[in-house]
Order: sequence, then C-alpha cells, then structure tokens
Amino acid sequence: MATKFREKPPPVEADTATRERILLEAARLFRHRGYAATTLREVADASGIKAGSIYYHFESKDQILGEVLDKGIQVVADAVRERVDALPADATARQRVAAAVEGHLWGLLHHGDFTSANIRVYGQIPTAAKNRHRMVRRAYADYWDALLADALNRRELRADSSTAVIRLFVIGALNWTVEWYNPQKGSFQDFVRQVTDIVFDGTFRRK
Amino acid sequence: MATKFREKPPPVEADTATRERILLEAARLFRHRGYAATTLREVADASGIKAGSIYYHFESKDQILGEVLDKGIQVVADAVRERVDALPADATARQRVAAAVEGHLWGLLHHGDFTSANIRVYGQIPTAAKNRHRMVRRAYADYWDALLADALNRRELRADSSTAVIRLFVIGALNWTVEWYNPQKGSFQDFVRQVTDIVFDGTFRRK
DNA sequence: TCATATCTCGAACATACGTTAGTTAGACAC
DNA sequence: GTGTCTAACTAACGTATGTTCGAGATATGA
Repeated sequence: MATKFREKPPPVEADTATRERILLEAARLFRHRGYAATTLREVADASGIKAGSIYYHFESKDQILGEVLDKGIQVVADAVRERVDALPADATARQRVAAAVEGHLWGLLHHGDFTSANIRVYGQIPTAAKNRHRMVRRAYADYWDALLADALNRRELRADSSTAVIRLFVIGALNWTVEWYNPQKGSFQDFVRQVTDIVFDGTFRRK
Repeated sequence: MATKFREKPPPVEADTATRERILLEAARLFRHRGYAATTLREVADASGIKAGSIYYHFESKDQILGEVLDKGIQVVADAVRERVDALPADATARQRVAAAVEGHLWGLLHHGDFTSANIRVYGQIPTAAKNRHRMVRRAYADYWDALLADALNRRELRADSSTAVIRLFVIGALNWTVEWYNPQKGSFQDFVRQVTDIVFDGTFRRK
C-alpha cells in the first residue's frame, strides 16, 4: 500500500518545555542517586507528569541517559570553545589554556546536574551506552590535546610529562571540582583564579 | 530465665575466606555497575556461593556497602601514614607531602576496586549510609589538612590559595587517576614522579 | 461544528530484586 | 553415637521496576 505523505511535516520540537524538564530532572536524579537507582516514576513526579507520559517524549530510560550524558559534555565543550575563540590571534598558549580552564569550569559548575551526572554515571553504564557516548568524549579530549600540543610546541608547557598525562590529570582535577565547589565561599572568578594558578604553577614555591 | 553463657566464645572470624571474597567481588561490581545496579545474586555468583548464603556473613546489602566504603579509605590512609611516618624527623614539608602523594597513589591504585567503588558510589548512596561513613573520610581529610598547614607554616606552600582548596583540588586530582591510570604505560614509580611534579610545580614553565 | 493532532492519564504486564525461612551436610566434642 | 556448630543450599515472599496500551483531555484548523 502506498505511503501517505503529510503536506506539512509536524514541528520537530512539539513540546519542548516538558521534554527539557524531564531531561533536567533526570540529570538531577542520576547525579544524586545513580542511573539504576533512579526510577522513571521519580523522574515523572519531579517533572509534574505521570510515568507513562515519559514515553511520549522518549523511547526508553536508556535514551534519556544518552541525552543527559551528551549534554553533560556538550555544555562544557561549548563554553570552552566560545572563550578560546574569543581570544586574539596572537594570544599566548598560557592565555589559551587559561581560557579553556575557565570555560571548562564555567560549563561544569553552571550545568552541574548534567556534568556531574555524566562524570558520576559514565563509569557504571552498560558497554552499549558507553560506546554510543564515546565519540562525544573523544572529540572533546582531542580539542584539549591540540591545545596542549600547541603549548608544548611553543615551549610554554613543561616537558617532563606527556601531554596525554597532563590532559588526563588536569581535566580530571577540574571535573572533580563539581564535587566540592561551594559558590557561597567566594566568587566564581576568584575560584577560577585559584584553580588556574594551581594548574599552571603548582602548589609549592619553587625550590 | 537465666542466660547461659558459653565457656569459650566462638572464634570471632569464623570463615574469613569467603567473607573477604564477598567483599572483594562486591567492591568490583559496585565499582563497575554502581550500588543499586549490583544484585546480590551477581555478588554471590562471583563469590562461588548462592545468594541466600550471603546472609550468613552479612546482615544486609547495606552492610556490605558500608564495609566496602570504609576499606576504600582505610587502605589509602594506611599507605599514606606508613610512608610519612617512615621519614626522618627533619624531612622538609615537600618531602612529607611527596610521601603522602605516593602513599595515596599506591593505596588507590593497588586496591582499585575498593577505592574506585568508594569514589564512584559515595555521592549516590542514601543519607544514612553517608553519615555512617563520613567520620572515616573526615579523619583522612584532617590528616592532609595538618600536613598542608605545616607546609604553609614553613613557607614552603604557596599562599595564594587556602589549604582547604589545595587539599580538595589535590586529593580530587589524585583520586581521579584511578579512572585513567594505565599500568602498562610505564612504571608506577615514573607515574608517581610525573603526578608529583605536576602537583608541586604545575604544568607550565615559569613566566 | 467537526475532525485531527498533541499530550497525558491510569491500569496492567512480566520480570527481577532484597530478604526470609527451613533444611541439609559435614566437623568436632563429649 | 549423640548433640551442637558452621556454612551452605533451595524455595518462596512481597515489593518495585521499566514498559505497553487504550482511552481521555485539550487545542488547532477547516
């Protein structure tokens, strides 16, 4: 039988509001309870709908997880690129990495539920979900590798560790700040300054 | 009716072997799947017994979690104290912190299932379990605070960040290494050197 | 006003979970 | 040999989960 085409395709984003709401509450719950411990009934409750209604917006709990994970990386990557791209062409590597650190921290801490959900949950999800999400992570890691390789070429980066180790160490350290950063103790800008100082120059005075 | 006392109390550790086995496999599964996603039937399977038998050794799944969490901190704290205590009395603060970093990394990476389970799961457990475990964490944090306060007094530590921020940043960065450390890429000692260098002196050359 | 598309609801489903209880087999003491 | 302790087993219980599905409600457009 012949397929009947619509004259006008329906709006791709039918009801954005509750869909976003579901993602937001899911991220918050994944962050604080983990993926398996979070029930769709809780997500629905927090979103002001019933559990069955979730399936109008998503195909499965797994799909919600996927979107939460992706967004957790995306908000950070966007904030980083925005700040690095805003620099003048003759910026030093140190300035570029500083901009990346600030962007990373900003995205991380201003979308804490998505980023923390990503960080906390990623290690514990089935391989299939991991594989689907891996590309997004890989792209962001590559961006940092390029940034650090450039800093090494310009002889601004210290050379006694590989750039891979530096990247893993620094991003790991930055990521973990979402677990202990307290916005009530000083301004965000001051926090960025402290963290950037430690990343660049370490914690001890020079011997 | 009168309670009848035993002449000889039974051995406190009746069957240590399978009990330890259960803890080990539970830690491994908690690490890789999370607490809620790990079933006692999986733990039992991995331990070579049946699910019901777990209740001969433990009162509940919660109790297993508690012991896994505690051990995750304890193995690290022990390794740190051992190395710091072995230093001569006139050791510099830098030497003392270096010993602590090495101890932390050693405990962390040589008992990866317990330490990683602790790190990954702690943020996602019910408040009751968190409160029970909090003291153990607090004690270890205090130890580092003392170490760093001493380094600050001796003017070896840089003074432009609070010791609390430094402790949180450094321990967070160290903890995260369990997520990416690869023993097949270089020796443990070389890894410790790289990480210690970054912690002390940062990633960039001095301006 | 009617028809259609959008969104939500409520009830049900099969499955899987932590936990309990009763039982059994072997080891050791008297 | 009898009784007791240890350590494991099997089977079952009640509950909660992700998901499905048909039926309403609301709004939009002809």
